[in-house]
Amino acid sequence: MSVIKIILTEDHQILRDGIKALIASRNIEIVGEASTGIELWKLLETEIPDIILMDISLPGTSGIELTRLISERFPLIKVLILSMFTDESFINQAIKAGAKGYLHKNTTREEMLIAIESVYAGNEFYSDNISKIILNTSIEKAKTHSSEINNTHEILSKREIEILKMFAEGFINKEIADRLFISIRTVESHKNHIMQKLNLKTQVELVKYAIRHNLVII
Amino acid sequence: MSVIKIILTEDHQILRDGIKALIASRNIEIVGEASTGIELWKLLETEIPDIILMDISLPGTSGIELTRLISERFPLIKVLILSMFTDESFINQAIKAGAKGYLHKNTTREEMLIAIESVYAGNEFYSDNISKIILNTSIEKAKTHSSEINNTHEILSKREIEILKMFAEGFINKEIADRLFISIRTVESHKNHIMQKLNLKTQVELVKYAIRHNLVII
DNA sequence: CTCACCCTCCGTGATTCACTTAAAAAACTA
DNA sequence: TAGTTTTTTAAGTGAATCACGGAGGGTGAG
Repeated sequence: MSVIKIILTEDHQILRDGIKALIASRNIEIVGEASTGIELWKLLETEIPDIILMDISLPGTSGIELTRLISERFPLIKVLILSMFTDESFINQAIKAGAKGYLHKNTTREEMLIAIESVYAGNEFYSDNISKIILNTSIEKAKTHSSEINNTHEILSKREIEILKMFAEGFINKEIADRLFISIRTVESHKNHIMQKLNLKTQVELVKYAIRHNLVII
Repeated sequence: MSVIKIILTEDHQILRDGIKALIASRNIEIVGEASTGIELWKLLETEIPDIILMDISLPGTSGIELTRLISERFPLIKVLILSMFTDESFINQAIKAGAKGYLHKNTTREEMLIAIESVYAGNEFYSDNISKIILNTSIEKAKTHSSEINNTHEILSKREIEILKMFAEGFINKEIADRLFISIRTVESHKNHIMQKLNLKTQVELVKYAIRHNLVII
């Protein structure tokens, strides 16, 4: 039985320490820790782990984006997502990005160890409650239809992100229009397009989306 | 040297497990765990700890509100806040509510142990970065001028909180009106009153306010 | 060149905002 | 108990925004 090498990617020190203390055992070794995507990327220059335990909400590049990058450049590394959220969209995005498992932060030590081992063995792992959420959409569909990707920076144009940011910062349409030297109607159009693309129905969801994707600070 | 008895209040199992693993030692004993205020309250019927390690963002009653309740009914119990946020308002609210210390979740094992011991010894503990934030407002001011409180539940009425919650969850006025069996105009009135009371100018700020005060989950 | 996408703008009817007034019910206070 | 304040309910009005549609020019890929 060989040792499973893991890198933790999580921006909260205390959670990192906690997880380390939890999963450290004879057959698991934490070979590195990162609090941002950049740190992780540097680590990967010198150390190739079996598994990356990845927080989904990182400052800067999101955990999902990182997962996508890792799947491309290090296809042998298994990414296990650790998330506060159980939104279907997050889970689907994670799967599409190439994650091999998805754990809610409400998980237990036991479940986490099982997840690590089954992912290491080449399987996928989704905890019970996550599986239920996935059932609606079907994993296969999410996997194959990865053409219709759902990542902000890939589906929204620069202008759209710019306007979404300003909106979520609290500017009203008129202010956005004035600052960008465009018509209010254009601002409205952009917002409409954004909501169509992201399949959002209210401005409230729009604000939350921007917050979740670190476009603005709460 | 007697054993310090601690109750953990944190809704994420994994963080609870992690913290347990981190601080467990000869002179610290975790005598209970709670994931919500209600659980904590039940625990306190049978077990009085020296310190409560309290997550600020709990589902239901917030950690700050809980701190206030504990300070009133169990003035000997020391509350040590554990938070994701470093907003001045959060810290001030926590201090006003009677917290004896405030740790960011980015803290280390060592700092947490120091915090626990100094709080246990009757001192207050604020980590370096937190102290800097407090300096602007001055701790004393925050303590004494608790007349001009800035707590949601004290300045907003029940109905207003109810409507703010629904709004921030994404319901549009019509839906709120239907669900509460009142007129749309009434919903508008409530929202206006809320914004006047809180001195907010846009719905975006309203949503953010609700998120900050744990009225809704992001 | 064609096609897809981006950025820009407008029409229109429904909805919401922002500000004001108001009245009944409930809660608090003297 | 009587009087005051707060809460909850509602509406009027003009401005702004939403939601849905259409449309023209620009740019880049194939």
